[in-house]
Amino acid sequence: MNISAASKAAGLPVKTVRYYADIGLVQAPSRSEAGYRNYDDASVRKLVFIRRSREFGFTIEECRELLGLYQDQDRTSSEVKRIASKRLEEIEEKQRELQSLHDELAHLVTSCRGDHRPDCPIIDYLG
Amino acid sequence: MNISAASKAAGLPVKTVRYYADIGLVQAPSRSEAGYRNYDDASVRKLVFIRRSREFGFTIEECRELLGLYQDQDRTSSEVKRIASKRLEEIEEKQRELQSLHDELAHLVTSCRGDHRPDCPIIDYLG
DNA sequence: TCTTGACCTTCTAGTTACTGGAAAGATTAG
DNA sequence: CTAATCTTTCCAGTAACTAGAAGGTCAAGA
Repeated sequence: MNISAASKAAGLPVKTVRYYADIGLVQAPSRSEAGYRNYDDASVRKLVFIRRSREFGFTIEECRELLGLYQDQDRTSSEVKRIASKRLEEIEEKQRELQSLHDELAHLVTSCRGDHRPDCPIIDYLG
Repeated sequence: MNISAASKAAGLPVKTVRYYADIGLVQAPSRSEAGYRNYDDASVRKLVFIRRSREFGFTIEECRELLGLYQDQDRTSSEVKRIASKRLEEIEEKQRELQSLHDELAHLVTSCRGDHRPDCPIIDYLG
């Protein structure tokens, strides 16, 4: 499988697939005589794992940990749960943040006439 | 007012205050004989305006626009409202995203025992 | 007067996770 | 045979700062 086939199978851009090997997140693939990268199904599975982890917002370093656990027969689910719980808390923190931003901004936007005149509660609030 | 006084008054780190002048977001301040930056109240007010705008998540470029409108007697509130509404929609989009991430991840975390055994629905889901 | 500590300056480089583009070689379809 | 579509490497850019180094300045206390 060359890199574009692997990229399609994994659902990641070619550049990203290369990048993940560059930073050692996945093992560097073998090469053809001409230097083309050869990917196999196992590598693609790891790339998919990383893509899904990234979609949850795990950092690259967390993906590295998770991938390690994925491949570790002796892992404990508590290690996985710890990482996932941490991410969940971050998400909840971000949600609270966004909620208060939303409420404030929505209020300002609603109270702004949005006409040709300069008076504006949004500007008043910021200034 | 030297930079640290301005920084305190504006609620921004010294480095950030310098940075905002470097990128031309605010006018470069005048200098003392020794080359120290001198800030006045008007500059501090602009820095506060930028800090508040940034806290709402407006990009630097949007802050530049908003600051322009702030200082423009001939602005129309519709211009301000357009920028703010755009940001509000982004926030709402992000909220929807986070909500679905949250629900999925919370479900997985709940269903993971978190014990010494390797079985883990989180890993199963990602792999 | 000297020194010490807290300022200030500029400059470079690092952060996160890619992404774009250039230059050049390989492969494939027609 | 050629044109299009791969592939490679390498360099640079993104956003918005932030860290740190090397060195100049200033005010207060001994």
